[in-house]
Amino acid sequence: MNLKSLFFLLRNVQVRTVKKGEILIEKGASKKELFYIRKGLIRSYFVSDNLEEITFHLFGEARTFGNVHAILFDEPSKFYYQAIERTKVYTIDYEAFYELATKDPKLYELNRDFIGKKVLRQAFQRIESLVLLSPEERYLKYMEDHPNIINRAPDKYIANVLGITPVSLSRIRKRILEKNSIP
Amino acid sequence: MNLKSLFFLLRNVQVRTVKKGEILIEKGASKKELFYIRKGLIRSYFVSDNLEEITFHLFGEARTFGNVHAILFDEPSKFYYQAIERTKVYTIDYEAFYELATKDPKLYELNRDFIGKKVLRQAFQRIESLVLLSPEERYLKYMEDHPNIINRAPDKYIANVLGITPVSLSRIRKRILEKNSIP
DNA sequence: TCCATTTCTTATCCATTGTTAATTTACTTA
DNA sequence: TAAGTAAATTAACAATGGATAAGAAATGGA
Repeated sequence: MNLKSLFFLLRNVQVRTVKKGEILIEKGASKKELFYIRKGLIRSYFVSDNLEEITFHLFGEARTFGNVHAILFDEPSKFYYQAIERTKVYTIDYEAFYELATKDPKLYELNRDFIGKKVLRQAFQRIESLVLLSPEERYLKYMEDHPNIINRAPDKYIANVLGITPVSLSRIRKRILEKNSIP
Repeated sequence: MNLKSLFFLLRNVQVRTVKKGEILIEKGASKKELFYIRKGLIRSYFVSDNLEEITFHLFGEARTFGNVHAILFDEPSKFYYQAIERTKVYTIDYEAFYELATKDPKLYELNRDFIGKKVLRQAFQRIESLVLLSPEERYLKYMEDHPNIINRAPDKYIANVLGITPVSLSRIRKRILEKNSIP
């Protein structure tokens, strides 16, 4: 990345700190922004037909995210994005970033990679695990893949991500503990 | 689309007919091609750790598909793509298509739309249904969304797509029939 | 610090799934 | 067409998940 790009970024990147519980992106929002989590935890969720909040994804430190529906689909957000801890993010307007990306090959790659690829790859993996693994296996895998999220995010959110009920998740944890404690 | 593009397409599009059971794209393949199904049925599948074939997706008439891993991720295919009926496809080299797409705004949109967007949107919907719906509900939804595939693809493939076992799918069908036949 | 709210755990009951295996049905192809 | 293979159904059993409710634990705010 050249100096010019660097300055451009510095001019356009903002730091934002959000309180626990605060909503970063509302449902219906169409503003295109990229976020990078410096510290904290974010969940995206949607509201189901029977008015339940279903957590779709949890983002921890060093993860990048954005209003997927706006950025990738050009439509209002289906999700809310909410801080579930006091969270510090770096944020940049997506258009500004995109403009820069078209000029700087390195960033262009990053843009292409982030947009679409990364998200899609994750989605594929998630489908695979939902199709192949049992709830218990999914939980174990999630623990392995996201050790920094387990024990910070409420179980009910994690249960949603795994596609099971919180009650069931609680039982699964107990089962695992019992298995491991038998000497 | 202008005449020039049209000719370009005509020059580059090929028609191919594959027999039932034949593999269109092998695992590990990195050739980038787009396929449009004129007639027939294609399944993509991967081989799990315990050497089972898991059907990932079923494509019917008028659907477009390609070697996702190659085209979107620039890596060898994780999937096989196999015809499960005698199938006639139109096919075009992706690079050729992409080249054309950069010149023709209409096609460029189509390209952007197909690549990534469409696939990602489907992936999201699938995750949502795996997380929100019961196996029975998923089956009913799949029947609704893909009436042209049910009753043509073997149940064991459909079971994979729904994330259940073939045995369970068979029971679900029976349950549904019983429910509907009680007057 | 204490109260109120939220989250987690536990229990019970019922429905459903996975597994395995046997049987029937459908389909290939020689 | 007939035999052989593949797929689908059914059964039986154990294991697991969902729903609901009640109690325990944790959390947050005044």
